[in-house]
Amino acid sequence: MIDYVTLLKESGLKATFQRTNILDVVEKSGHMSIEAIYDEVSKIHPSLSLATIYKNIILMVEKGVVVEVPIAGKKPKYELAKMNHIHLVCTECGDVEDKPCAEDTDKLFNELTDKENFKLNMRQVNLYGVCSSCQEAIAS
Amino acid sequence: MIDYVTLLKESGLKATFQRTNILDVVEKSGHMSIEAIYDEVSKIHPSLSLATIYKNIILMVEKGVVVEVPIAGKKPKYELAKMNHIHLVCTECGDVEDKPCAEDTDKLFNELTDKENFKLNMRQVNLYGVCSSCQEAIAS
DNA sequence: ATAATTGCAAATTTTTTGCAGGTTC
DNA sequence: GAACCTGCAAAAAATTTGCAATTAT
Repeated sequence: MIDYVTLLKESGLKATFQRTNILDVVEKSGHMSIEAIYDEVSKIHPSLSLATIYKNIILMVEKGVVVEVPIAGKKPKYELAKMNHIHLVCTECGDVEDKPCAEDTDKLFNELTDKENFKLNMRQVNLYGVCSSCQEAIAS
Repeated sequence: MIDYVTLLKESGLKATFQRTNILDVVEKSGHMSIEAIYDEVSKIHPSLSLATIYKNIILMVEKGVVVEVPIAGKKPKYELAKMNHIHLVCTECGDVEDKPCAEDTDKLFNELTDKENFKLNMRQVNLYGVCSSCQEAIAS
């Protein structure tokens, strides 16, 4: 398990029970909406306030600990900051899966933005479709 | 100018003044938020209701006439349905610019999803950074 | 003529804020 | 002990809904 206490402190945030637990459930699930985080952390900490989730997600996104993953037609989800990757978004079950980003793609993006004189800071790739298990479920 | 009346009718929607004007301003600007569309169309049609924008955007997204462009940390914007392309999102001024999507990138995405047995329907690539004019503005 | 669409107002949902009490460092 | 953080409740913002009047086909 990642050391969230250290991660938070290095980011200039106090390591509260709420924060380490948010990071923990997000890490386990991969990608979660605000509501889902609230529901999950509430199980361990029933007095949790939704406002606390909002405040902390906003803070942790600012500090770069967490990244917002915007999704067409849905509420955004949040993930831990990690290496460049691609999101496979299933439009049936709503699940998001990470795939490593091919180096070639990265290079193309860099070339493109260099040519435009655009200072590239972050890339987000969402591929929308139907995951294999939902395809099976639909077929049957 | 594109024939929005035909486009709407082919999509099974009545060609109202509100709808053709929404499509018109979105096409001109490229990418607009709900509020921006409302502000812009209101200039030509002051009695316009915000609820009408919501209802129509939802409908036109369903019909595939318009596409939602989700953007990290912002409200989503909307664009006319068009060929695969990449979004350069300026985090300073909020502007979104389209760039043609390299065929190579497309091929990589297809290979990746084929391997996963993921039925790919739509791709969205957002590259976040600072556009050249904002870089200049910051430098000076 | 019919069915769809609009605009309004109200309802609902989502997000933000202020602040008193509690926690971390 | 000081600064930061939480949870609550209230406020604000964003979105959705129901419905009577209007409009497109």
